[in-house]
Amino acid sequence: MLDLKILQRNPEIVAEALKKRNSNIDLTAFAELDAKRRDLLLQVEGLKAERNKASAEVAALKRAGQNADALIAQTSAIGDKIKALDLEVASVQEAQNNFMLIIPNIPHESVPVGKDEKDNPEVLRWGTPRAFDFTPKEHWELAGVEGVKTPHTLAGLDFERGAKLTGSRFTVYWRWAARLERAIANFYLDVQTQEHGYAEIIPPVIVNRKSMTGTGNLPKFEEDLFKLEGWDYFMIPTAEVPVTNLFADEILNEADLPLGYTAYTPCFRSEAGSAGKDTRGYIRQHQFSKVEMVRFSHPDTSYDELERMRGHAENLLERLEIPFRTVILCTGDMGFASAKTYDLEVWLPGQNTYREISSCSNCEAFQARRANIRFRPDGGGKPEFVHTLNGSGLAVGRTLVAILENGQQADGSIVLPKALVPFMGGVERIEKP
RNA sequence: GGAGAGGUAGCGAAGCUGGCCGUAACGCGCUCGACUCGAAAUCGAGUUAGGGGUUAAUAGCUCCUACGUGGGUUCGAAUCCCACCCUCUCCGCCA
Repeated sequence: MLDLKILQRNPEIVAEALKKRNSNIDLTAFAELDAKRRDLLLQVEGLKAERNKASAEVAALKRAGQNADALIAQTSAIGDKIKALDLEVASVQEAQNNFMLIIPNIPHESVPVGKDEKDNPEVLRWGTPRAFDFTPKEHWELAGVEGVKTPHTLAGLDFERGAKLTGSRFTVYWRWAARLERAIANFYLDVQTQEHGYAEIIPPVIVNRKSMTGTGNLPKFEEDLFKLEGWDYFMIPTAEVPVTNLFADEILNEADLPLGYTAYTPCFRSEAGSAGKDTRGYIRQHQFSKVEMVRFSHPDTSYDELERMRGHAENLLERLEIPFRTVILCTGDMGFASAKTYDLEVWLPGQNTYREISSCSNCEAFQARRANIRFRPDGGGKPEFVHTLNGSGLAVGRTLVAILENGQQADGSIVLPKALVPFMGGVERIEKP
């Protein structure tokens, strides 16, 4: 949510930001609502002041043992007017609030203006894609379980039985794949907690509407979420939601900032509107797991924090020796709550392309304002909103895919990154069963 | 799921026979000052947030709102009534 003040005083800044994001939200309706709200407040607050004064006089009379019937009769009509006006204020305020909840964040000045992902500038390219003396396979050819159809695969990712148990875009991991997933998660968590300074959290993976609204997933993107029938609860699409909301309605100490938390959780996305995209393999699933980083920062240093967090994500891929590149999302491609986002994309030789594996964003005070997350400045003073940042550190399933495609050998086996071997109980290579 | 108790400031807690009690008693904590070589103890002062009006102002002044949430009764609600949420204790069930 944006600051009400900026919408009131500098709507042109907001309009400019909306234009850069290709949004068609019209701000004139907001200005009208705000004018109406202020007018109503002026009326109702005046009446309330009048009523408070009269009630105090009644109290004074009664305490003095005098009769107050005349004054009471005179005041009784005010109450009805106040009640009617209060209802009107509430309805205007709700409309205004709903409006504010669907306005996206203002992109930071360093974010390039662009239309879609084709306009995302590359800021880093790390590693050299391996030269293959055979045609590299895609991960589902390497690891898929397809029963009698392809008996020579490594039989790790079982898309057919996932579909049987639940539906499309759900997967069963078998044996080495299950262990590799766990190893990747442990590797990430160990580095994040022991070297990058994050505190590990296990949050609920089901959250309420308030938490979803705090991070900006609601009210606008309800169709992207899985909702529990009979409850106003939702499956989290990312650990960003529960972890960012940890300090909702709380006041932190400035001296404690920045705070960093990491959480390994399953993530659930309905993938509404992505029918037909990435239908093959493990790239786009309804359920996947991810190690997430969330940082709470002082407003003055949040862009340093963003660079730091991006560095943490990049460091993980470097240690796994997987080639990747980092791009800045242009204004047309950014997420709703973000002011600036870096995407990390891993090289997938089977697909001959870079694919997103991490997204690191500074949301500035956008989420903090919604969730009411503040800090008290050193030496006292008024609480201010923190800046919240979140980033994947990293997506575990897509890491597994990258390891498969980058580590594949001519005989179909997979050589694992050295950094993971200790987490795999010394196993260095996945062989055919 | 059943029975009971409770939700008031950073924390604890009073108020709950409706009216100088919400910039909230009292205690703790915190900030500043005094005392001290310094500290402790002691003494003094300060210490919720949001919104509206006025304004160049995030300065003053002023008004409104908030006692878990939402409604109701009343001239007036922390206080009375209803619904819901959450916490704790006991019972039941359970990994």
